Amino acid sequence: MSPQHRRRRIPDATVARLPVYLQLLTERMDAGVTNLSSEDIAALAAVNAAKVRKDLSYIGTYGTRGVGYDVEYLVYQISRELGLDHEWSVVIVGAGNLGQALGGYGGFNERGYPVAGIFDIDDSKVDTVVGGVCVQHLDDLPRVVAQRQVSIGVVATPAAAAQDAADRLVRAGVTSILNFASVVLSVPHGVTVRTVDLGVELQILSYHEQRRVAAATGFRSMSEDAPRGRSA
Amino acid sequence: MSPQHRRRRIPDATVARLPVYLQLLTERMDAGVTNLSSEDIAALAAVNAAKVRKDLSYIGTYGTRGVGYDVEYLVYQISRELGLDHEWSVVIVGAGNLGQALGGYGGFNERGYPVAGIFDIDDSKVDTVVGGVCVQHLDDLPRVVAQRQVSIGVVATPAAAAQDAADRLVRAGVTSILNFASVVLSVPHGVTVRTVDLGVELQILSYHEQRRVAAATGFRSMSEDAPRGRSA
DNA sequence: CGATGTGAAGACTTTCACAGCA
DNA sequence: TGCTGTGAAAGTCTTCACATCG
Repeated sequence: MSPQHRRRRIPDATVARLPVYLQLLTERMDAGVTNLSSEDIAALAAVNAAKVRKDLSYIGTYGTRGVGYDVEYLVYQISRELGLDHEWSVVIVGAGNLGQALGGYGGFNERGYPVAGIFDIDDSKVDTVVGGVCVQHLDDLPRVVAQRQVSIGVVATPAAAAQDAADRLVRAGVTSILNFASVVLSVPHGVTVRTVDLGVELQILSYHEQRRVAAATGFRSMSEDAPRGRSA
Repeated sequence: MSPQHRRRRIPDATVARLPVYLQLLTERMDAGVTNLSSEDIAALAAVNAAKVRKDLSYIGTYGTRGVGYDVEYLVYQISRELGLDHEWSVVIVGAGNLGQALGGYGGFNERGYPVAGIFDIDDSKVDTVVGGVCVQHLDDLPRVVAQRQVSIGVVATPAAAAQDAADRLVRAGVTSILNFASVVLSVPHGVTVRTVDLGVELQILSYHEQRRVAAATGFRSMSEDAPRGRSA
């Protein structure tokens, strides 16, 4: 239980999977399961067991040979590694369709990311209430970020306004941005951006669909190229 | 302009970037730009120029040495490769918070993915109107999928209902699923799933934040491990 | 000359396979 | 005995560097 680890750098690919493991481990824990092997976890996550072991080995040696992993302890360790041992306030920029949905959604608070504020540049949106939070003017962003020690910002503006939103977030002191706009944000080195773009996801899917159609329509020439799904 | 290509398998990593290139090329095209070099594209996409060239080389040799790429032609070729030369109807399962936001959002139609139907298992939601589309009962899913030739389904249900939603989609004939629930969906081989999970994204960001804090609080021992953002 | 297209090198990720420990 | 933890092999992705061509 000592907070004395923080070892080697964890590979990006592993960091992206830890939340998935955490999710499913928590779910099994709540169902009363106390121990799981890497095989078990692998089956639940639809990945290879060796990958699970490698991933977990990056955060420490928390398994028991011949037995498996203690679910509760593993949940604790992964949580700590992901920085979930305390809350991270977030600010949302953009109170349109998406901003409202995100604010009203409740998923932020549930997961330990309280919404410190929702901001918009449009005065007609200011002072409306979204998800129990009052929309503030974008000019108030720096104050709130500083006062509430916010380090994560969510960009939920139209594409055209996203770069400005990001610039303001960075200037205010935010160092991680979750971007929902269809734009490649340019930010200084040291700021982390993750973009979630509905259009990109759909286009990746339609690429696969189109291949299936092409294959079915009779593009003989390639032997075994059935588009593999990412889950089994 | 001949539809006679469909060559070698394109790497997943490249497929994931093509939509980003397409987006920014379209944007420049609309701004009147007719030609761009791989350097230019790389700068706009915040990636390496060699990567842009490699990526584009997978879909064909559409550049001109000493000059660059004709933006309009490239837009056309990428679109074709992604299967955007025709529309792909989608169905949305789940008419709750998220389903409503997605349905009302308009992004689907705009991008060539018309919403063929929104479905929910809850009778109280059936017949309400979301984004101009009337919510139907989940039992009507197979009929609509068949009639409208839907191959892409969106899962916008609570986590607990997501696997059932996916099963129904697959049974109805859908072969690509965009999953917004925090669950690893299990689907048959041949079905593509992409999961977009707010919680996962936030946790990846807080991992990076937590490292920054750890570094600042004085975890000397590692030399150069400033968390690199994904954009410049 | 200048920018593409691409082999080859390098980096990262996944998987194998097995030593080693509970 | 059974499952973890991990070197080493295999596979994938990125980057370099340059021959090639408009």
